[in-house]
Amino acid sequence: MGRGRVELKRIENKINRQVTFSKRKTGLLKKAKELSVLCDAEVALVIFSPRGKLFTFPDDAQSIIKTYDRYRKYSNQDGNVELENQGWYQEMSKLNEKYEAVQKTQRRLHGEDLGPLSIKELQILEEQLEKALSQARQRKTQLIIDMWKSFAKSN
Amino acid sequence: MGRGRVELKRIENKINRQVTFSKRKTGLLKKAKELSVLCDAEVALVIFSPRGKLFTFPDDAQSIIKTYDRYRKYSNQDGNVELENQGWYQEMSKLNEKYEAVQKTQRRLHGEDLGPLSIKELQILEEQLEKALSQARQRKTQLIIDMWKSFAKSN
DNA sequence: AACTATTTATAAGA
DNA sequence: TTCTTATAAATAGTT
Repeated sequence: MGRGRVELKRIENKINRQVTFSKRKTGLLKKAKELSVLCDAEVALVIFSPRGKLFTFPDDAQSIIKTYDRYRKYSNQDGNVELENQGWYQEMSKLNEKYEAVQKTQRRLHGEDLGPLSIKELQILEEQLEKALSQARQRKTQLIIDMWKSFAKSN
Repeated sequence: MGRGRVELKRIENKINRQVTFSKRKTGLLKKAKELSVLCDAEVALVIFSPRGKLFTFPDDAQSIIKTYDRYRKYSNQDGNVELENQGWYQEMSKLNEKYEAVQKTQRRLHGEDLGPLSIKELQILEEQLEKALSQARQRKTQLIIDMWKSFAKSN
């Protein structure tokens, strides 16, 4: 709705992104309100801007908390006590698996637990580390150059 | 948007109300997604239909919980802190936080997202990477030596 | 579930 | 930021 179609991906231009955020945020909050009033639905909408500012519908925290509470309990309310927590439990164990996998990778990026790795795997790790190192150094150099530039400018 | 204005109050006709709910729910979810993608915002939308059916954006519980957590932290300078400290919910959000923290560190060990780091932090990262690299190389060398030894022995 | 006349939202411009 | 306006998108009423 505007003078041109818009594709569904992050708007690169920062100013445009902010302006669009502001407009669409207003629209979204309005529509959330309309849905809840017109259709007698329970709606909770929480928006954090990229800068971390908070907007909600409804405005009062009590309502938001109430709706999220209902959300949290939703999967636990079709009778069977055994099955109740399953949705949460499954998600939790998936998350746990992911967490452990990431930790494992991380230990290797710290040079720990290398025992089980083959030569080829070590080779790959080495390349990753070299790449990361080079990127960290580049970034550091860039920061130092920037510092010098702003130093030179202010003198 | 339609063949007639609509005033902001509960639609009395039950069928109309249901149809409108269904249409507008879809629209609202779509717009929530658009806002989050286009503007890089964090959005959580929870809708209960009048009959108690649940719809959310995003549809994974983890994201909803994360945003709700952030909401609580953001607005909890005041009173109602002890509303829901039980069970899966609490554990899951703790785990979620740990997971994200680890992921963040990991990205840096891969040389990504270095933008926010100071020179000093980059220095520390560099040292970590150098140490890990040296360990990976040592281990690889060791493996190669071992290979040679067993080769020599069997000949 | 489709259609379409309208209203509404909003992208771009001022 | 706020307003204006051309146009895209959503949707109310209808089939």
